[in-house]
Amino acid sequence: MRRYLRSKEASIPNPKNQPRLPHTQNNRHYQHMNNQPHILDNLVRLYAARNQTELARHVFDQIPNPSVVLWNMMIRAYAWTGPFLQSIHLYHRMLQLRVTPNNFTFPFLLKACSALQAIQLGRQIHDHALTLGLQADLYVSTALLDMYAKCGNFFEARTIFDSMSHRDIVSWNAIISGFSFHAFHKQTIRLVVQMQLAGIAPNSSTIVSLLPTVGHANALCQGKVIHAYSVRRIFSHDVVVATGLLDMYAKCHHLSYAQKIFNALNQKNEICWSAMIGGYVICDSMRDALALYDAMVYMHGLNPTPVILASTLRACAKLTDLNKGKNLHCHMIKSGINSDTTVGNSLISMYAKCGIMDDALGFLDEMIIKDSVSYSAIISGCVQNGYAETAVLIFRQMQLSGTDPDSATMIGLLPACSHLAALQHGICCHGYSVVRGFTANTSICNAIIDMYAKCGKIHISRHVFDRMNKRDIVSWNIMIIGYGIHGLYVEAFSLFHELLASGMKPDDVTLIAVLSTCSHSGLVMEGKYWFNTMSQDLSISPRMAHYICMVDLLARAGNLDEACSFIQKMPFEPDVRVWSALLSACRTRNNVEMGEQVSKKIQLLGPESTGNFVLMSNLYSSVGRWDDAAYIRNIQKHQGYKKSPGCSWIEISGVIHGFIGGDRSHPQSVAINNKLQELLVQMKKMGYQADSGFVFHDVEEEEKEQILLYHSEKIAIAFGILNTRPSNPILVTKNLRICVDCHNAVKFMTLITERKITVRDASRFHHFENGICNCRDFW
DNA sequence: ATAGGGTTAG
Repeated sequence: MRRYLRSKEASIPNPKNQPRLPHTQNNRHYQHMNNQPHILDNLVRLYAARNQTELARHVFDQIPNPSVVLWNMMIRAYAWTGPFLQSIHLYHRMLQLRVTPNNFTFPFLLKACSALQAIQLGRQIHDHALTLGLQADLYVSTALLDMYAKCGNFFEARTIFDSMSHRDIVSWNAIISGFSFHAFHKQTIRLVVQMQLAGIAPNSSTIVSLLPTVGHANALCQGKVIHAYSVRRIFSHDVVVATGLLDMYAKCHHLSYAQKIFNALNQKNEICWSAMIGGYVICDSMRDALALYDAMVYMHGLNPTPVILASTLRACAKLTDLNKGKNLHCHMIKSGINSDTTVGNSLISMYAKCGIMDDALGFLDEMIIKDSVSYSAIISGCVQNGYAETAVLIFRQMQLSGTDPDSATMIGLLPACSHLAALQHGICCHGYSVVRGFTANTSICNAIIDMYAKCGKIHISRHVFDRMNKRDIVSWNIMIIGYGIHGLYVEAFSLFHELLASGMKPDDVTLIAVLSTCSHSGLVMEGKYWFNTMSQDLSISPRMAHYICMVDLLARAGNLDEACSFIQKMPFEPDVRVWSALLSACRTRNNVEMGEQVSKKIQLLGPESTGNFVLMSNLYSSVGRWDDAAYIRNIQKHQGYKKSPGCSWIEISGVIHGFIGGDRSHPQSVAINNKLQELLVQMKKMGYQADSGFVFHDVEEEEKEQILLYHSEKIAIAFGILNTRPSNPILVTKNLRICVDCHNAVKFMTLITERKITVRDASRFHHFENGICNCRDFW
């Protein structure tokens, strides 16, 4: 596009020969040198040519009755450097002053329209050109078709193109770059072929506008053909063509070619550097990206541009290299680039990926211009770091600020709903996505499916899954995982077999989904079968995560010794998570000896998590070794591990009510207490006995009962009973795993209240009905 | 010619 304007610039008639408008009489100073171009005219020309648009404008404003040529010059300057809207303002002022635009004015105006993606305005300008009888002008019609194509109206662009009596290479390039701009790969290639059939050979502009689509479509072979053509036509030495080729190879993941082109370039400009650094990022070579950045800054003494900073920050984010990221932040501040929205967005994402949400949020506050990307970055950052509630709050801020959420915002927000089991919010996101047409996007549907599954509405998940137009492996994985966490192993396996039959290749996550389904449902045989055959039959080699699933499966099913020998036979060193899976089963099975051994292993490996201390101390309590339990809790305190409080929440008509253990802060606290005591009496009548294993001290039976009665999930359920209709099911979500006592108590509660009660804990759904949980006590 | 945010599991 820019090249095509450049060629036209050369053909602009010399202003000296242009007819001049008569000057106003009242400016003697200007009139004085009437015969020659005035010094002010020359100044405007000089500044405009140097892209010093504001200076040019300053001078221009002092000229009383500028000629069309000068108007054109100013309009072109803005259309080139922006602010684009200024071109349009000047055009309107020109009309007010009854200066008639000529055939050179329109291409510049239309270029501004393309940049602004303002098709309505483009149409008005089109009409104006028609009334001036310029429809046959080659430049004007080329500019018109270019504008329509860039704004996405290919029909109009095509109509103009077809109606042209004469087409030069610029017209061809215009329509080609329009299609290429919108990533219509096949149509673009077809046009290039037609162009050649029409006897016009593609020039370097054609190549340059062609290459981005080729890269985008990963069409390496075509790219090579174009490369060869560029060599034959000796375009390939051109920096612009070479950069395009470099970028194309990088997008096709052909790094070595990209590097060769980069190294062979004699004069590298900043765009080459950014293309190469960006190329490394595309190809997942983050270390190389950072090394090249350092070479550029510290060896070649170049200043990073916003584009380069954005790419390099992305590399830091992927590596979670906080030091380098902070270093870049310093660069931004020093070079005054910290008000650039794009760079700022990358910076937010970098801090979020490194887990420093405070800095990410702080920077968001400082940002002068926040766009949907800024909000999306922060929202997904919050969710990734476990602050789903903050994510929802930020989303409210985003709405108040008038920034329209886009599909990426939804992809960030939907997991927040999943995490919170906030069904009402989730439904809103779903509805909004449908209205905005996002549901054509596979990732959006995937996030929606996951949201319904995690909010307890697994049948709606399946409904969405069945109706989406294109499923990828993630869609299948999410659906299988969904069935798995609901304990619906029959559905999970039937879907898995459907997947195998469909010809789509399962990936490593699919197998994690299958294995964890097995462990949730106690399917030891099936789990072993898929674990043993996955590497041969599906050519997926098991990772640590798969081993964790297997240990979990064996140990939960009670085969503690087998789990132990399985760990010993692992081809790599087991990490803390493997041992934790075993420890947790030791606790469930009250196996103190093995628990102690495992606990020692964990202490050697470190760093540990609080959960393991709690497991071990509970294990001691369950067999009455209160002193040992207390000793473990002391170590935990000394080493600075805080027990994260058990927390449960429930959504009632779109509002989330959260409770921690022993919580008496809710406004309805008195009613909740009464309800709990009432339930306790009824439960005991039916044979309920408090499970002492989870109470740390050797206390009286009654006291135990009362401590256990105020576990957060019980409070949330009581609150749910009080605030929903008697026949309604209840869904409560808990941040940790449900404890044995609550699991037992909820069974009684379903009998007393004749309701379905669902508890989603950290690992799965427990659907309680008629005194039974569908997990069959595997968890 | 180059650039920002994004779905699953462990």
